[in-house]
Amino acid sequence: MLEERKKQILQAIIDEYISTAEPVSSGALVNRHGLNCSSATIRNEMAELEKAGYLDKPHTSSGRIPSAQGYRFYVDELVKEDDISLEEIRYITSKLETRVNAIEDLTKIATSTLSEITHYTSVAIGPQNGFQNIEEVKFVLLGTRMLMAVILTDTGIIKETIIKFDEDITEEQVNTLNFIFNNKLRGKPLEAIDKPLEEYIFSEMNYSLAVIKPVMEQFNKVVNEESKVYLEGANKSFELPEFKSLEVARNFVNLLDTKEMMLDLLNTGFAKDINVYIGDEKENKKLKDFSIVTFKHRYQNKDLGTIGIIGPKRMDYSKVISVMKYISKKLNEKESE
Amino acid sequence: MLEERKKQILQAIIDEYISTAEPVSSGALVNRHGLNCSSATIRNEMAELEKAGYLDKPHTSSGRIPSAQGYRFYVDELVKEDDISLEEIRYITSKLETRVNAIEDLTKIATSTLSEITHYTSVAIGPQNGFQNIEEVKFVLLGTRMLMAVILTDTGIIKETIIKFDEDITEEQVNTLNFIFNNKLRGKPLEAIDKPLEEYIFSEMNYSLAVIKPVMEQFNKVVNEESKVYLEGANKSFELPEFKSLEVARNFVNLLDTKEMMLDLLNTGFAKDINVYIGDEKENKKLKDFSIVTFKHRYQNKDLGTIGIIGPKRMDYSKVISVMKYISKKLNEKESE
DNA sequence: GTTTAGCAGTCAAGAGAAAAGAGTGCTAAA
DNA sequence: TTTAGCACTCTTTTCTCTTGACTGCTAAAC
Repeated sequence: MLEERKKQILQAIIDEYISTAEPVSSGALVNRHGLNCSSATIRNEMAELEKAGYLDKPHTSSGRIPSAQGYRFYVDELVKEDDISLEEIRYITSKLETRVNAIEDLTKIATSTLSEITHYTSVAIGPQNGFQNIEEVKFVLLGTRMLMAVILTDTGIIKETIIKFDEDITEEQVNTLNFIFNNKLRGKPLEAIDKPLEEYIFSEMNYSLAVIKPVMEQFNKVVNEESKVYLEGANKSFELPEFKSLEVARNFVNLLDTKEMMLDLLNTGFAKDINVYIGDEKENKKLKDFSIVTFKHRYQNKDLGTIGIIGPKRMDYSKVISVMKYISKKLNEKESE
Repeated sequence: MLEERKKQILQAIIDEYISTAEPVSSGALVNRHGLNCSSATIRNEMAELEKAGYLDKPHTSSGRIPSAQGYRFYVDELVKEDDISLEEIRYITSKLETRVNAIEDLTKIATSTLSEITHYTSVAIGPQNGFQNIEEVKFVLLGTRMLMAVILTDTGIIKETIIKFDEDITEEQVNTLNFIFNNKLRGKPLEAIDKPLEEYIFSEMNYSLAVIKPVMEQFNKVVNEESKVYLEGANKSFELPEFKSLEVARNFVNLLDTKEMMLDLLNTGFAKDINVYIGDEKENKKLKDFSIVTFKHRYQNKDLGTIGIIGPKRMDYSKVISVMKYISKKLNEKESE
């Protein structure tokens, strides 16, 4: 465990580095943070903090920058979790009070608000299919050869899809579809459509394979479809000094542009309310210079997706975590509409 | 008008610059392009082409690069419109043969194929609402207090939206909504919902303002909603040498990240099949280093949106235009499903 | 009249060298 | 345990010099 003064100094160094992006010198620390000692004392402490692995030095005669371990300690022990102003609280509240019809719109609003307040790039994905149960299925005839299938789940997420046919569909067939699908699927998880069920439905409707086959195909497609990725404020990151490096900028664009990577980053590890991954803690080389902070959008204990920030390793963790905590709480409290 | 040899030289210079991204010298031209004269002759011609405004020189003793006017001449007069291989034709054909249910999926497939073949970043937007007519409107009850409204237009685009209510909705009310909306809106343009119509509907359903008001509100929202922007291969651009400049990279991300800008760029000027905007011809400073090439996704003379490429000013116009022509033709020919 | 060889002139880019500046680490004294 | 002081280190900036790639021009050749 670190002594109190070491903690103070480590905190001051990281705070300073977060705001300046420059290696922090002993002199600067004494000047700008009210530490009651001389720069020489700081230097001694810094040397010890470096030996213990909390700090790094780009070269012999430069100031210190936080190491991965330093950031980790900062996030776990030193972060302020109420670094949010009254004005920001008001802004967030007003944004989240917007009346939405589709639940995904609320995720989008939360994501863009998060980016606006933190000035970092934010991302979101919808809930994973595996955790949703089917509440109702409805088939609607559009024209004569087209059906829309609507699936309502217990999270409030509504999935719809179009199915086209080579022959006309009768109202009676639509009714049968509605009856069978609701009977068999209500209350089941979204991924419930397995082989036995498929065979049952086939046998029930065997009078018209031309109808049931496209339906099953499209249904399977919707159920297995991966979630959408929402992105907000990608350009904000390009104002950061670290983006002067071509490699950093390229890795960033690469990350954001690869959907599978984004899904992977946002979909793992939710031991805590707020999850922080510093640098390549996630075993992804492209993340070397970035950190990711995520939380689950929950409402009445139901999972409505994941919202996160992707920013530089030296991101303002206190601000990000405070704002996320607040947004998360507000989303969870939001009254049903 | 330019003499034949000047044209040849200009073409050679631009081709060379497109592939190397380096200023082109008189010597390089003689070596790599079979021109039957010495470098001194080329130098004389180059000097004249520069005087006429087709070429620029970064500094006194450097090779030449094309000017905006040079690119314009190249695109208008020198471009090869069949710069596409058999293999590419096969690949495009197989991609576009994918059976899709929602028409937007076809736009997405075309957009990603375009990016794959050209190795540039491609973008697409859906059709503007103003050009679509309503073919059918359908309200579907989901649960007891939620409706889904489905609007089918004559382009085959299907728009759906959720409407939530504070009180239960009866089947009878749904029927009335279906009857009134279809009666009044069938065949009308999507933007047909004006004040008189709104008042008519209100009076027809005045027995329950709590029902009709949310419906009208949401309907208006859908109809006035701006189109989605699809993006493919943003990271491909970051491999280009011009992206070593921070300013270029930043402008690019800024463009892509600003939806209004993208809509604006893709939504104007369709005098020709394929439209080319070189640099800031579109009066947008951020476009200074980029060119945009677009075409309308048309099917049976109906507008299904716009697809485009955004790349460096020195993009391979011949390839891009050839591939676009082919994709455009294939999309238009695609048989109805 | 057009083309070409030849050469002087220009400029960018790269390689050192030198100087300036920012910080550290260590020592010895407080 | 803290601090002043100073030597030392390493980056950054600035200059200068050199190299090399081109051009433009002139005068001769075709």
